[in-house]
Amino acid sequence: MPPDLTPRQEDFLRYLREEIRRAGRAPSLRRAARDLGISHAAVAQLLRALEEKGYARRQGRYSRTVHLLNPARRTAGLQRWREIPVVGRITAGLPMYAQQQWEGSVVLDAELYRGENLFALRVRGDSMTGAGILDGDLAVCQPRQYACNGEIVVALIGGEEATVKRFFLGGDHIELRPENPAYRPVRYGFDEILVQGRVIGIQRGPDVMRRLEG
Amino acid sequence: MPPDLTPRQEDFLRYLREEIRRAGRAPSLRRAARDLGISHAAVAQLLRALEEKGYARRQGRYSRTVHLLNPARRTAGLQRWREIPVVGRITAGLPMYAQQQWEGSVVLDAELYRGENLFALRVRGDSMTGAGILDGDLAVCQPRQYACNGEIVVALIGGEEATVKRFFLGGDHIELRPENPAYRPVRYGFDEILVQGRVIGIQRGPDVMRRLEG
DNA sequence: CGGGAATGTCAATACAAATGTAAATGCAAT
DNA sequence: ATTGCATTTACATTTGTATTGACATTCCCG
Repeated sequence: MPPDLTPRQEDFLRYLREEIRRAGRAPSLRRAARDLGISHAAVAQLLRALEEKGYARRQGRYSRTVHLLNPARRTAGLQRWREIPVVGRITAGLPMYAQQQWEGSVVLDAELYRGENLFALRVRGDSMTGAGILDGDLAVCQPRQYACNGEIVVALIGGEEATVKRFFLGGDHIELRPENPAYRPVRYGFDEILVQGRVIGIQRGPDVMRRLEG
Repeated sequence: MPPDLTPRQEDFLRYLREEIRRAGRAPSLRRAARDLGISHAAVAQLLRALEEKGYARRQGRYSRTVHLLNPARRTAGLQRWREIPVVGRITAGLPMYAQQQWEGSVVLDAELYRGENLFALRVRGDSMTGAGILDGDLAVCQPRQYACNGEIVVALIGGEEATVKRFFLGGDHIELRPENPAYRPVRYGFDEILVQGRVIGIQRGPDVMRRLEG
């Protein structure tokens, strides 16, 4: 994605969209200037910014027609793939994207995994084998600070290393349930658990498969 | 390669690469500082260290653009991703790549999956849940006409639909072993089984994960 | 067609916020 | 002691956004 818009530019883009939809074409610089309470030259600058960032296009030098490029079009042919970071440890500090430990990145099928800001986590231990999640698997996660009953989440227990478990909310506690008879569910107080994300996919590479054959 | 970098600097370099690839350009010092949980001046020092050691270059004195120069980049010229076909049915006719049934394709991380002519197969049934392979998973396969004991393979049983099982060779038979106590191993004559490939990876998407949450 | 009104462009300028630089300093490990 | 890595603080530069005014182009109506 091209460099993102500043808040101001986003406002302006929103305004432009609205006007074009309403009137069929873009307003003049001075008209827009009146609407927005700024000067016409400022509008011209904003418009140029949008143009440089690929959100709009104009014809000739003095043309008064503006085309907005829709975001899907902007990427010129949807990417078939995407890359997300593999975080090693997720320290307790929020927000999520602070203090991350970069372990690298992994490429995913973009049509399979939607959503913003996905990240991946290397699964340690065999507490979730019952749900088909093995030691060494890569868990693809969608960042979230809450969870619903039964969802498989990655959570921080008291600021420790992150773990993957099934989530259940009780009246006065949170229960994290492993998916392996060798382990037992554990209950925690609300202040002991920090949900970091929901597991929406699993990637198992040749290394893990090879170990299975051991 | 010459790791004349300290571990810290290597971390930072890795972080830089990820960010540049993700956002198209280097983050600001203070943004990086937030991400890494250190002060902006510390980032500037790290950056200067990388510059002095020849891993990065910047333009002017106050420029915000950073170029990474070290060719040690794993993915320098190489594609970071690859696309392989998802075959629906594998017909008995050999060679493998004739007469396939195209169900689409899937994108994989090229650094994770090596090898030529990989293909993927949608797993049906729950006979392999014990090995962490669930109904609906995508099995990434390496084409092979043979197999070793204990390997998880995709095989054709008497020209029927392909199945995924663990492979064992007996003196006078082939045993295909499910990984689920509800099923039993089955023995076949040599002429009843056609090994089509070895499973080297698993892809589980949001759809399957969602079903897990019931 | 011609001319005025509306519109787009450019240049100089201002200011705040974000960003990069530098200096002084502390601490731990070699 | 030196080096790597961190801090804090002060300062310089760039960028985004705004201004104003002069000028060029286009549109439209008489």
